[in-house]
Amino acid sequence: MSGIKEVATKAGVSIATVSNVLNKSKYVSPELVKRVEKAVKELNYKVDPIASGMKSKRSKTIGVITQDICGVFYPYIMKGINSIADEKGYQVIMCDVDGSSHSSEIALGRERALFHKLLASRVDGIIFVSAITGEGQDEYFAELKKMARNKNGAIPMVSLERDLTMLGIDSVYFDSYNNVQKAVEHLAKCGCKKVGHIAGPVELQIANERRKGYEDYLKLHAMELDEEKMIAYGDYTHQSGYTAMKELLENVPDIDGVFCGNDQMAIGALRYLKEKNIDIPGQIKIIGYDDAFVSSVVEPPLSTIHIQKKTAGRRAATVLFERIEREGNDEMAVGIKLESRLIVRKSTKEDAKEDWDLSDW
Amino acid sequence: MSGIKEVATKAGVSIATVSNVLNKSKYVSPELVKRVEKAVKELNYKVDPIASGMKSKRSKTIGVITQDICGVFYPYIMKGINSIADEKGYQVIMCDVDGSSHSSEIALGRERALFHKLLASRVDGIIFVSAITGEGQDEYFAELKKMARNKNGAIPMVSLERDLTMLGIDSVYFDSYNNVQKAVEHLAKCGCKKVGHIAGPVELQIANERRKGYEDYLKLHAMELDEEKMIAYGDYTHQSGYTAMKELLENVPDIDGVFCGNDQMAIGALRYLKEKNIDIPGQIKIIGYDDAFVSSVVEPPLSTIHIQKKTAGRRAATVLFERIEREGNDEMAVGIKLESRLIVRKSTKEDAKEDWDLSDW
DNA sequence: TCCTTCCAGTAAAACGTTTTTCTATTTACA
DNA sequence: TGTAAATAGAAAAACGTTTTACTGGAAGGA
Repeated sequence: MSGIKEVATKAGVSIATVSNVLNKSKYVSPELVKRVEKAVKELNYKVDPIASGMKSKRSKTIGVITQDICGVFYPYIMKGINSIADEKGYQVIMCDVDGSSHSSEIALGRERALFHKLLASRVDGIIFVSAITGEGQDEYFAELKKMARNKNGAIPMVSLERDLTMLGIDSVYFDSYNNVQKAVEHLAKCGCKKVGHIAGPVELQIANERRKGYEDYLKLHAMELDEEKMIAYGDYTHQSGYTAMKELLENVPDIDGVFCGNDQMAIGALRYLKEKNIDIPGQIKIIGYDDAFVSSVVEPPLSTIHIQKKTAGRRAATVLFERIEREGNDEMAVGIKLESRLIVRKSTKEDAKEDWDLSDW
Repeated sequence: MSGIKEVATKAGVSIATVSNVLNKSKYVSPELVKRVEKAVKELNYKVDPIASGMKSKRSKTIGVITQDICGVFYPYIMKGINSIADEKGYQVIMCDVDGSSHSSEIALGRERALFHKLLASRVDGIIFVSAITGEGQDEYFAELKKMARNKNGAIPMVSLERDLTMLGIDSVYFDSYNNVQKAVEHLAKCGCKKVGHIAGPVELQIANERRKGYEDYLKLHAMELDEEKMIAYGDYTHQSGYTAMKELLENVPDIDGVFCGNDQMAIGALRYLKEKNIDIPGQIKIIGYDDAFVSSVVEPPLSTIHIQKKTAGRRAATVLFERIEREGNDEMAVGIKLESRLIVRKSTKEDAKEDWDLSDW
């Protein structure tokens, strides 16, 4: 493996000149540039990123912390991040909290641990999805804030899926509130009078945001709302959607629309209704949230809100690299709120068009 | 940020001793060990992995090349790899060929490029899924073989999903042939007389393996086989499964069982049959392959072959670390063939039990 | 013309570790 | 007891770059 020294010798210049040519860090005469480039090519020289990082303090590596890489969201997000990182010549280190298989305290611990692991491994920036709520949240947030805004040596970071601009952290997230409005409004426009909701776990911030959006819409439009009976809770699995739908139907026999907190629960709900031989969308209309891959293949295909997953990853990476390149932590945190789109399929509209293959809008 | 020097000073020892304590690379008296550990803790010292890698030539990082991180397989595989890497204190750099959105020549180029990128970034080992066939394959394989078996400085690597032991490359893969036998045998045992097959693209090695397994079973058991009419080809999407099922049914109106090359196509096939009001499993039984998440939520739930995705990732990582730690490239390549399991759901058996939530067997 | 400024290019320092080499004891054995 | 071997620990070299400090010659101004 040939090093910069061999290149310098072969080109008949000093190693500093080779470095300057490679990094364009100083003017070098065209003549020498040519000689260096020739030598580099002939020796098939590649800079050793480790040695390079040693002095320059840049590892050309970013870290990404996901909650569960097997979830419907994260693979797309990773793909988006990856594509930008690739363009920029950065490596992506992935870390997974594996939140769904742990209690929330453990998840908090793991999330923090991963953060510190990435910091210790000298990544140039971090994109993370934080699911932390309740108990340890405030303390953890204070810690994050310090890391992001530390005067000497802040680590560039971007929060995904959650707005943390109040902590001074760049954030790329979804306009949940508005998206929910779209979903519920769609049901209303389809003629639903009694719209129920299958909500996610109360410990999850996004679940609460969505439930709030649902309640607000109903209130604002003077639609019937009984928080006891018309909202059932699940845990984002299809099994829980099944049970929740059962509960809703027992509480409100004449329910005619359900907004589900995610597609998986919606699919569970669909299954229950089909077992009961209830006509969808005739008698009850169902809409989900996320536009997971499954949603288009179930029967009937599920109406939902399409979240721009890949785009979110790309935007987050873009924002991160901007901050890395600026090397400044003095600017205000930027917040990017992504719009989403209503996808109408047969679970709400009998004559919905068939295919919505928007690969990410 | 304090370095090893500060620790040494604080503990009143040389930096060599600190290094020896940290890496357990030499005997150090308990007395000094204690002093060093105390200093490390007080200064909250963390070794700089970059500086460390500089001298030791180990980056404590492995690379993983997937074909499409958004596929049904790879997130689980990544999770498996990650869990082992975590235990071992390694970082995982992920690279995605994004094969499904490119032609196969471009994919070959991308796959090679990623390999070289990882090599250039000095990873300690590589786990990869190669989809390369046809044209450039031989040349590429020769290159891989050279990298894996280079006398001075081989890079430890493991092939996932594909047996490349003949190239001297450790491999973790699935016993496709046998798995297919299980699937077709199940149909036969359920009473199917005319079993068709929806195959994947002929360019894909795994698709051919599965088709061959299907043909062999039928031949061996003297069942009817008309390669023209009873095999239809798709491209692993559910849309293609839909079309292929249509084709099969037109060619062989009295078909009573179909083995599909993957679950997605099976789901497309299900959809077509339901549209035609054909009773499943009464009139036609369908079985897929992969046990993707979707398979359990469609109607009827799909019988399939459960592939141990997470386990595959874990095994691959384990094998890789063994080779990394042995630092030898002289041993024979190890091949690990993973067994799979038949999952019987309602698409083949009316009274199948409901839940098969084996989180990875 | 002389002195200063500028600049391309080089030599050398620096980065923070690990590893090798060396030294001063201690241990072992005759 | 004396010499050789073993060993804990320290000093210093090394890793392959980037960056800083320096050099010598050209350019520019007076």
